[in-house]
Amino acid sequence: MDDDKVIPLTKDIKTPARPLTLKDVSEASGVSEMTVSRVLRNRGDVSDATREKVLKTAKNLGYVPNKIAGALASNRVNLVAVIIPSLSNMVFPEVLTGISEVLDNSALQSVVGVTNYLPEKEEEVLFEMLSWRPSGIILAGLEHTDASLAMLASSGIPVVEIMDTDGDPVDSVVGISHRRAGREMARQITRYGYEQIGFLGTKMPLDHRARKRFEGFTEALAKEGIEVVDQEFYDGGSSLLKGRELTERILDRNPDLDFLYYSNDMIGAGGLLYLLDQGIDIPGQIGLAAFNGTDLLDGLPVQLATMEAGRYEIGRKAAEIILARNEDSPGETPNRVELTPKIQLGQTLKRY
Amino acid sequence: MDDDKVIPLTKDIKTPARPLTLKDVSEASGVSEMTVSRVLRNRGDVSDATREKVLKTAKNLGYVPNKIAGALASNRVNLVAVIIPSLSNMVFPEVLTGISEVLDNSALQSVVGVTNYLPEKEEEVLFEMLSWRPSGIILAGLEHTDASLAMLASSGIPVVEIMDTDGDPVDSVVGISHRRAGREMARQITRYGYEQIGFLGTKMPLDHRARKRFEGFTEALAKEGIEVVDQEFYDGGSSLLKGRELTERILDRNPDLDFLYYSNDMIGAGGLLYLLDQGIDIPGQIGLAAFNGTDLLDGLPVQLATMEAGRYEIGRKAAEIILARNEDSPGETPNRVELTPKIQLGQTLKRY
DNA sequence: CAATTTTATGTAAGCGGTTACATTTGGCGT
DNA sequence: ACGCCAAATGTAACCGCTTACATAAAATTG
Repeated sequence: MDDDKVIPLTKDIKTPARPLTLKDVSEASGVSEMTVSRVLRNRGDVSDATREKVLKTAKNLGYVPNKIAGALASNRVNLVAVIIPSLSNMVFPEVLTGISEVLDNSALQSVVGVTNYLPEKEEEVLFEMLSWRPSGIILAGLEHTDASLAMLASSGIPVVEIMDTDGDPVDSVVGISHRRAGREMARQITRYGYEQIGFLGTKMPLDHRARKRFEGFTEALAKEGIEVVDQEFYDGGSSLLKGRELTERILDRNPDLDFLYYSNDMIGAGGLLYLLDQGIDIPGQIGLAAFNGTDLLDGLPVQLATMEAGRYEIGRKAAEIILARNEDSPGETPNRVELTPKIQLGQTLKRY
Repeated sequence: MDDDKVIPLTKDIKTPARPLTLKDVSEASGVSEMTVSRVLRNRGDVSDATREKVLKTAKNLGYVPNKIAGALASNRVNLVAVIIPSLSNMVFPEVLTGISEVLDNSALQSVVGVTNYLPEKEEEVLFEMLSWRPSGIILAGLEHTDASLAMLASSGIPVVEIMDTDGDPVDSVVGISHRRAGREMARQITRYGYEQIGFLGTKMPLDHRARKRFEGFTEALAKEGIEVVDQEFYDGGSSLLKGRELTERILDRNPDLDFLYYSNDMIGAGGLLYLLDQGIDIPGQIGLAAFNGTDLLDGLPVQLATMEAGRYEIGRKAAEIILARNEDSPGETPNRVELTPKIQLGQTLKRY
């Protein structure tokens, strides 16, 4: 029954019943497995002659190393686990892009897990990821289940929590202060004399960063003796349409609102388009602001005020920390990188 | 020098120098490693008493199984490699979402690789992925390097090529015919009497699907004796702003154009907003159509004609095939699933 | 209640690489 | 030409888990 170990050396193997191993390459090239291993990893001294010979036969055979085995033996896994709440919100793909760019010039590679904003799902995904013993973990937010926190703390793996710096990281953190972003925007709004302010955003028990922005926002308004008049929440993904609907609804209830603060650009843009359709004077009658600084806004008829969250940079910095921690002689790495969100006043806030 | 094997059983282990193994759990719970393994995998007969005991100690210790070792021993990896060109184009995150949804109810998990539309990069990513011996591979497009094709063919792993059905798959394919989508749109355009047609899209040597749509488009126009008057190409990501710029440019050159066909919704929407700003009558003076059916379009002031590419469904179907192929007794699975793109005429095409 | 089956648990080998060390070969100074 | 060190290659153990099989204990049967 036992398939014998003879492997045809011709190139026209159609479906090798058994994937090739180091041994196959070793036998086919007449050197030991160790030497093949050295060649394939570019480690240790190998003569040019054998190196080439081995490389050639490996290529001819179509050998693909088994990283599973390699990782087990070497106790090294070139994977970085990235755990984010969603792929539908363009913010996260952008962060991923930043991460990939940095890792692309290294031996590390990112693996993405999505939590749908659910802490329990995050816990699951994290457990799954940890069981692959990655070289680093990047995950969104500072809020995690106790079990997740315990796993992170005891994993012995470099952890970077991203997006949000309002709180204490398990290990290190890269992001912006959303509280501060909210306060900042509130300051601009009061500065221009708006007083009847409405807020539109996601249901916030799920979205801690939106919540923190809101908190900072109301807090800074309160200092000026202003309160948010009304608010509109939604769940599910953000879309222009949703922005339109929310805006219509809040204005139906409160026609006197003179400012609308949106928790992200997509619904903000929807609101903007709605108001333009209605022929409402922006910012004369109603001022608008949102959050993120996506390039979606660049194409709108009117430049929406927003706050650039630097998500691309966040990804880069996070990846750089993981990389640094994986160096042979890891120097000191920052355990807190707080970027400064840049406000873009656009044309929907300033009044003259 | 040798660290002894005693593991403190208290919960307050801060940083276990060495990650826990099956053996640690085995010793702490007084049963063999095998029994622990059985409990943790829910396989084989284990008495309720020992099961609970093992689960409790595993939890107390904070044991996280090592999938690397498990995968090597069992020759099973619960990972599905997904290889896509980009994360910036919302199409792909949507496909990913479809895939994740299906896999979420299974033991399989997706791992994403990004190629930036570069065949060589795809080859690299594929090699990397294959070296983890995944249970399936889902990758975008039918065009790959010879080396990639060879790897796919000889991997012995289920492969699903997605998005595009115009060509022959290595193994199986799920998608739409972009040629047909282009033809279909051309038919609608000629039907409403447009004659001076411009095309705006990505540089197409990279983007085969855009190219195929364009080919189908011109081919169907040709049948009516119509030629595309002018075209505008760009590279880099799509954005509203880019759509505006391209539109302005093509109309500067050809003020007489009466129809613009965009290769995706984002630039189409940008074009639409630009034309509205210019006070141009749509579709009276110029008709518009794009491609994808993203919900971005739902919030625009005017409903842009487009073609729903069913990318979400593509993800689901692809994942289902991989799942089916990984069943214990894999039945027949389709090796070609061609979805029908649904045209959405909107308000920018039909003229009365 | 001995014989047999079923359930529960344990033992040994090995998955495909890499680490650590041993051995062989070759280069070079004197 | 001898000895010595570096370069080139090989050997053996083991990474942490699972497969396959063996054994022990409990349940079933006539």
